[in-house]
Amino acid sequence: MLRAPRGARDIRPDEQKYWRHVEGKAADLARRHGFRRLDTPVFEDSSLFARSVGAGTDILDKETYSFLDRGGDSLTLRPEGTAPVCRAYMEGGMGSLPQPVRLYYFCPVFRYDRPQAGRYRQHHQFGVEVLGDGSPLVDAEVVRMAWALMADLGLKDVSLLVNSIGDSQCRPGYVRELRAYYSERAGRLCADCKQRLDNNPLRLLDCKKESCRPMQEDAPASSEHLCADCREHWDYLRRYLDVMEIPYAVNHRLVRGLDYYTHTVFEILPPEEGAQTTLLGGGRYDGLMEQLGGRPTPGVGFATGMERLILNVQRQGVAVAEEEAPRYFIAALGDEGVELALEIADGVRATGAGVTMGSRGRSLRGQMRNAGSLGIPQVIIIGRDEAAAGSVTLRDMTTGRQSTVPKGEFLGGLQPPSG
RNA sequence: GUGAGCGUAGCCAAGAGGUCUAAGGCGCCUGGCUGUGGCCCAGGAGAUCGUGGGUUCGAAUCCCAUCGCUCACCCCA
Repeated sequence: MLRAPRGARDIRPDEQKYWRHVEGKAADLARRHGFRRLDTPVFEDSSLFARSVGAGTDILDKETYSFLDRGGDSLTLRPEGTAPVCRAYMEGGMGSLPQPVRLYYFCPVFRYDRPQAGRYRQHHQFGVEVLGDGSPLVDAEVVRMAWALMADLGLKDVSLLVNSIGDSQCRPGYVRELRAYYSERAGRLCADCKQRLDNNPLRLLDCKKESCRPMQEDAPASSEHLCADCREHWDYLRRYLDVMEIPYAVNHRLVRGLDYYTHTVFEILPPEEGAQTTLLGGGRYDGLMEQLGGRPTPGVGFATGMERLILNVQRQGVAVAEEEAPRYFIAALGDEGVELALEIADGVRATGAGVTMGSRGRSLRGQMRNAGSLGIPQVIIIGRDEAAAGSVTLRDMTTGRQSTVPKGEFLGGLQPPSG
């Protein structure tokens, strides 16, 4: 039996309503904030991610799908959405558009992980990015969007964590202090954290090992070692969030897994405990564009996992709009009946209504059953009598009432397409 | 990448070495109603018991491997 590759899955008709719910709310949210959609390729030149995500991160070192194409170019299946957006911004000359440029995207992303519920090798992200404005006002706008998305989706009891990790001015000093703090306690660190002390000291702060936890409480906090600019940025952000009455918690252990973040980082968590729970993550990345070889351009954004949003929408029993069944089902009998059915179906579809054709050769009873189980409200019956007379029998499946009318009258009585 | 649990038709599942050419329910198809759905009744299709190997006279059932899913770790959306 052939199956989808490990960690990849089909999105079947029955679950499409959840996808439409999330996509619809997200796209509308973006529209209401003045964001425009950008689609980028599923694969990129491998060097794009090497320069953005950063060597030393798990995402780049052990989770990318990279391959040589037939021309010998090294390509990588997109493991995240921000770097491609920045690349497209530069390549598309968006730096000469009115600034800032507000963009959003829906895209599949690929990471070679060990799959679990809510964690896939191919998953889908919705993300937004604001490029070309370094002010804390846009940080606040992006955080607001993230928070509003949860409400729009109907998700309850999610929590918002916010932190500032400084910039190239103050971070080196902070990291030195953090390293010093942990070096004194190196003996008590777990094996992973001993590694982190060398390659990624910020990650020491979110180690989940019991033995490492006590040390995190007293570790120096980045938000208390900010330079003047960062301090001001951080203060403004919190002030704006307060004005908008967005309930956030400052968490000094919040750091993000990608190297390019500066200033603001934030995350939204669902109520349930568990491993792969992060619903949404984002932050500011003022150095990224330069790292990619472009002009210095500030940026801020977030990305959220569609599968995880949907998982939570389902767990919380949020009511989502049902997919609408076609309005009509045509049950035809005999060659003449089928031919008239084709004509009627054309006419009905031209008005914008949906029509499902019954199966040729199936008994009327079988076709009626079919219509009933598909939940179609109106059945157009075309048998020998109707075909001979050029008429149709219309049966309302909810009331059980039916009547026979000439086909011209039936088609003429349909509502014309709107819009 | 590490550790653990699970794996019987599209779905839910009975089954614990011979009575399994694998029960039952949902769903699907057909008929009872030669042109009328939903309820009821009858019949039918659909499973190499995840896959491969082994133990045994005999394996869905025991063992090993492998694949997949789930949980924890790791990582992150």
